[in-house]
Amino acid sequence: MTSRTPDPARRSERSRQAILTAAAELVTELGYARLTIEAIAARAGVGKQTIYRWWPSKGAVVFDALLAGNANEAGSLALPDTGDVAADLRTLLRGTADELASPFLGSAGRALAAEVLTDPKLLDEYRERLLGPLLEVTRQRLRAARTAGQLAADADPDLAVELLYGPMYYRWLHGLGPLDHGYADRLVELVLRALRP
Amino acid sequence: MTSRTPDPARRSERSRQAILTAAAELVTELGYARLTIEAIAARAGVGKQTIYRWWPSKGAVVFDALLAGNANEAGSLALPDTGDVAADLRTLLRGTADELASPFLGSAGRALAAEVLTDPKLLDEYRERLLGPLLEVTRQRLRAARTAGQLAADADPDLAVELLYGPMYYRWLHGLGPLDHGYADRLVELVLRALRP
Amino acid sequence: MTSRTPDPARRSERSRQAILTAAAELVTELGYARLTIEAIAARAGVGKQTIYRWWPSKGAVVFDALLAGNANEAGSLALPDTGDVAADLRTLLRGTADELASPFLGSAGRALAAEVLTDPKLLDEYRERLLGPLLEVTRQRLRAARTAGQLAADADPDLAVELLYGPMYYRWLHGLGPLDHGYADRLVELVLRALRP
Amino acid sequence: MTSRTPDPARRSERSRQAILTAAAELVTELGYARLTIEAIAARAGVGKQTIYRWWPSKGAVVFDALLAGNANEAGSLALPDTGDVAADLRTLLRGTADELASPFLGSAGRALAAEVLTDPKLLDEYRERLLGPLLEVTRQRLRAARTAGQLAADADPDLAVELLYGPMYYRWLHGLGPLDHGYADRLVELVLRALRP
DNA sequence: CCATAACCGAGACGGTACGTCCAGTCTTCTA
DNA sequence: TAGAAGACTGGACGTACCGTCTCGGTTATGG
Repeated sequence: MTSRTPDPARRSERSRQAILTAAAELVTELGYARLTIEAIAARAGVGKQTIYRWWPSKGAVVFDALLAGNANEAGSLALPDTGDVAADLRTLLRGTADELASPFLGSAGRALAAEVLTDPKLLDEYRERLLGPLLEVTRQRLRAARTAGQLAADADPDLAVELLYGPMYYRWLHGLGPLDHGYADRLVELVLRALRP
Repeated sequence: MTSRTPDPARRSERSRQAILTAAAELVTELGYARLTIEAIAARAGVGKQTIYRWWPSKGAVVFDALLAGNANEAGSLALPDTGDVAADLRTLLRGTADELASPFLGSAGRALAAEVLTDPKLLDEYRERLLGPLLEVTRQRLRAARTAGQLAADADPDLAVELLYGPMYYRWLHGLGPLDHGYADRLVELVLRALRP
Repeated sequence: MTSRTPDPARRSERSRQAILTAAAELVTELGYARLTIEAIAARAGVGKQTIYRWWPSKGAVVFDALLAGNANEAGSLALPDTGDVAADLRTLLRGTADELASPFLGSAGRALAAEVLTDPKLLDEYRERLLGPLLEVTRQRLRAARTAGQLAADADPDLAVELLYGPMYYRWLHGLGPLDHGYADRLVELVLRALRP
Repeated sequence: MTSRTPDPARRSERSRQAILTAAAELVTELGYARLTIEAIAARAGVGKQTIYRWWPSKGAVVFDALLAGNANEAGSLALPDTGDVAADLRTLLRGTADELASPFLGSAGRALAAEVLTDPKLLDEYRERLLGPLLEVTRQRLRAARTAGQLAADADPDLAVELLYGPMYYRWLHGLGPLDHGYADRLVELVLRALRP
């Protein structure tokens, strides 16, 4: 018997685009939970099999759809480096807060976060394609600051990025309070106090 | 019109127990996603209506089932106060790390976390019955430390608890690294550095 | 506009044979209902289009496959004419009974009969290529007997052949009883009683 | 585990009726081959599962629908017995010819015949509920004629009924000629010639 | 101390979506 | 340029559960 896995070279780009577009539209219209593969296929004018052929799950489709909407995927995300690590981190966390507070990530993002937590494969992909690069550039910025003597010589970049993003994420997921610029600034101040020499 | 809300006085305790037990068993056997109300009813020897009568959703049943398994619910959770805030927080976070690292919370807990993120009602209940009390006693301990001069006078307890739990939660959810006692200790050290006068 | 009807001269004989062989094998392995065009194409090592190009339906392929297995198609089928019409008809009906009772025609034949009943085009083809010739040679034999004075002068050959084959077919299709030589003999006796002068 | 077979006492008569009605309508509108279970369910305003719960196949539904349309099922079918066996059989076969020639049985009937040939369970049911009773009353009439000395003492009722119905059925299925009263009369004449003392 | 109203187990019901299968068409690559 | 390979749209399949709705039966008061 020949292979059961499809040949990517013959893949229809038109269908791929239509599916991602339909998924993005529907997830904002209906929310993630009410989204169905059948609806995506219908909206995209595509047979269901074409979705099942190329994606393993609803979550994977939506994930790809959100990625396609962002250009974040590649190395395009660059952190500012003005030399003032406090200012740069404030800029970073203010942006993050704005994203999390936006109605879009507030709904679809939550649901997708939930999906990612549930499906190990999605989690892997998320770590590799989104979270990983983000954490890495953040670590780079912190290492630069350490080299510049702005942070303690023994500051652990792995721990530091968790200290930076974790509290905000915690607040966001649990709805513990507002995510505004003031919050971001106070968080940066505390974190730097922990990391400084 | 007849009453829409059932009479709790007539509720069958036997059925309630059977349902929670069945739910707890099945969520560990199948995982949260593959768990169904029908299966719970069948395993519990109970009509589906009896579940729908007393719980609004699958998530609510599982949530109650997990709560019933813990005794944490009431004020039973008391933080140590040896006078040494660093030691006490280490104890606290080491315990949290152990819980999160346990295989039980590692599977069902993740799924339930995901569910909680999705369902606002569940999130409310979670905040009120589990998260809230935990954060409150933690804040109390920090306030005591502040009063004792071990923390800065302007340390914000709300931010402080997020700084404490957020990074660990972040690491746990995203699978960024091991959750051991060493990690807990290093985290406490950093956080205290941020909060100290 | 390109041609709608393919050019038979360029037809691949190798493919045609492979398709008929695969169809014959699969119909005995799976039965007619579970047989699919895709399976035939796969087994024959042929593109689906090659089947659709040359046959209008699954039934037509199987029909051709069964014909290819028999040599009956041409005028090769000749009835015995020993001068004894009773003996000749017994020979004829005994053979028919044997064929119908054989496990092969008992399964595939039933299914193909069903298909033929459903599809007018197939029925036409069946009448023209199989049933028609068979009935015609039978009528010829009966006419010869009539000429020889063994049958009534006004015996209608069309009705006569139905009287001959109809009861056996009826019994076969409905599974009303065994199809053995004794049955064939008794049937011939009755029919001749009806047709004799 | 409890039984997987549903409880007929709880069956919804309203749904049963709606399904049979919808099936009867659709089979005449679309023909048997284009009929789908989904369409029946939709037309009947019924869940698909309700059909699958009570019938094993599309054929079984249509079969029941046709039966429900006829009152033939019970012993209601009584053959005439005027004492003149020839006249009675002419009446019988003329009626049969009319039925077979009617446009309704000419389309749905053919398809259902095909289905019955394919599905052994349907064939059993057909034999038991329709064909069997019909053949039995016919045999009874023939036995009465035999007792009255109108048929040969050794005439076999089983063979006789096949001789009577078989040829007409054969002509009908294969489209070999018209099914009119003249044909019925000539057939009866031949058959009686075969069966008379 | 029964009547009656509720909860209860059971499971059929109308629905929705699932993931699979195959029909028949279209496209691409190879011989 | 016919054919193999197989991806495509489309649609029905049969299954799984959803949440609602009877249906007896079994409590457990309240008139």
